[in-house]
Amino acid sequence: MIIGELAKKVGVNPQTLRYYERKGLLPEPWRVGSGRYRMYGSEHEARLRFIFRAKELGFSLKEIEMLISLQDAPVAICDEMKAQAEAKVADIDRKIRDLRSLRRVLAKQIEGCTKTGTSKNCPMLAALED
Amino acid sequence: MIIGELAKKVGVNPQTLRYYERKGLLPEPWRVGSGRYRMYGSEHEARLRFIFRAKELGFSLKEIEMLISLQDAPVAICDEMKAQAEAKVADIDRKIRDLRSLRRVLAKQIEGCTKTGTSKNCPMLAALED
DNA sequence: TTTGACCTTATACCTTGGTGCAAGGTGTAG
DNA sequence: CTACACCTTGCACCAAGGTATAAGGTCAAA
Repeated sequence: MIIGELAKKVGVNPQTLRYYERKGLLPEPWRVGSGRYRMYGSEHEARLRFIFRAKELGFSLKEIEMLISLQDAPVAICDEMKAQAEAKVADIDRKIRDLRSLRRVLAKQIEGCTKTGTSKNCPMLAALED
Repeated sequence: MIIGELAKKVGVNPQTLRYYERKGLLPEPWRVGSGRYRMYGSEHEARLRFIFRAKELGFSLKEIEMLISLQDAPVAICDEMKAQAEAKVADIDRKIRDLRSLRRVLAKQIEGCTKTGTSKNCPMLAALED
């Protein structure tokens, strides 16, 4: 796949792919046509989709790079990496918890829970409390 | 609470509070001391914490404003609002699903799943596929 | 009553994550 | 061989979400 094709396929600006490459998030693709045109494979597409989903989950590009690098860790994942992975899991667990309580409040709202209290006992704001 | 106190309590720059106020995310607080100093209450603190948690979940300030406004919807939540709330719930469900599969992969990595395949069958990248 | 810590507004600047444009190269169709 | 669509790099610009700085006001303690 040439850059425009891949970009179109995943619904994104070709510039963004070059940008991710500069940032080190997307590996340099082969070049074709006098070595000028970038040529992408399905592994690039997969990584690209991963990046977008992860972005929607609130991870920054830097964090996403780390998530990807954790993946590439060899057999015996080194202590440092393991600690990072564990931190990410804890992070993710909290996000899941928070999303669940947010979901609960919204769902209740939808099914007509009318007793919208004062801001003091407002369920939405209470939803994500520590 | 005066601005610096609240800012310190939630661990943030006072400027950020003023910024949120300008953006309409934080309601204008009472003024005190010749009507110049902002005076915050616990409802401001709660809203502020909500904003930060929601930000970590990947919602933009605009979306957060909407989440808050859904909260304030009166008794019979109007159709438009209801639709928005439902969309948010769907959105949240997808995020939860994605986070769970990401979590699964990381946890497996931590417990030493060594068979890191080629990028073609890379579990991390496959984790967030459609 | 002065000093120091903190407040006010206004305005400028910064970082992240892109997006657009210019000037030129490539490759296929007519 | 000319058009046209698309590629290349480099650089400028943009929006979101803050952060810093300047010039001045407030208040409590010494």
